Amino acid sequence: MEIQLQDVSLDLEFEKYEAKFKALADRKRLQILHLLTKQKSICVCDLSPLIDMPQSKLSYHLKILLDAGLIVKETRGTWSYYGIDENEINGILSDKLCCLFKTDCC
Amino acid sequence: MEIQLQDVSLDLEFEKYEAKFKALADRKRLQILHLLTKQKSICVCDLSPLIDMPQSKLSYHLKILLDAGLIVKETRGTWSYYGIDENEINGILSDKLCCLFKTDCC
DNA sequence: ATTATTAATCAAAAATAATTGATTAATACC
DNA sequence: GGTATTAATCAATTATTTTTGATTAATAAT
Repeated sequence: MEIQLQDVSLDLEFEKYEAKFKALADRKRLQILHLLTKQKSICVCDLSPLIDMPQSKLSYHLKILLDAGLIVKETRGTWSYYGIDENEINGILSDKLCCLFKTDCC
Repeated sequence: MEIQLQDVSLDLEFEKYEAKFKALADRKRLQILHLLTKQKSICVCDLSPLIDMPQSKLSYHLKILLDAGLIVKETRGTWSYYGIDENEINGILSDKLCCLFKTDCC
């Protein structure tokens, strides 16, 4: 009984991290994260030319990162500004990935 | 020129981590990793019933983890024994994931 | 020797995810 | 008010991954 309950909550953990790793499992999204580490926040219209990606595609990938809780969004007027969720990233990634995907490194 | 070269090597980094995160982006594979943390090594035939997965499917998932460099394999006779690649896992995952996917925790 | 077990691989089908271009709704600008 | 810009969403297509059951090659056990 105890074991069963523990298994269920473990499964929920695996499900949770599956979603987060899935969001990280794309070179374009990793590039987006890397760019976001370099500024506090940036809007879609400025990010789009930076990574050479059409707006609809970029919005799609940003939504995946947002739904996974890896980035945060703030809307001001028609603009949406995105930035890294530092706590979340630090809770998942090794310090050795500092320069690539974390803020205040390098 | 410098910037261009740097961009190319960054792209290679993203590509590398894409593969690793892709391997982690599956709840079954996370479950496999978790089980592997609990013993030094285990063969496919013993792992299969533990996670209730047919052999061919398990081999498929183990190959993905192996190709990503997250686990290691040692063949003895007809048996293949798999175990966690600690260095690799430590280089990617936060210490906060210790109890789930790392050895010698909890 | 013969039979059984182990584990990798294969090919086909099913399920998921990514891309594309268009549309929409909201806000900004003149 | 009218036009332009911003970014999310949609539907259709394309691409990728996963599942399944069967086959194969190697070794083990009798």
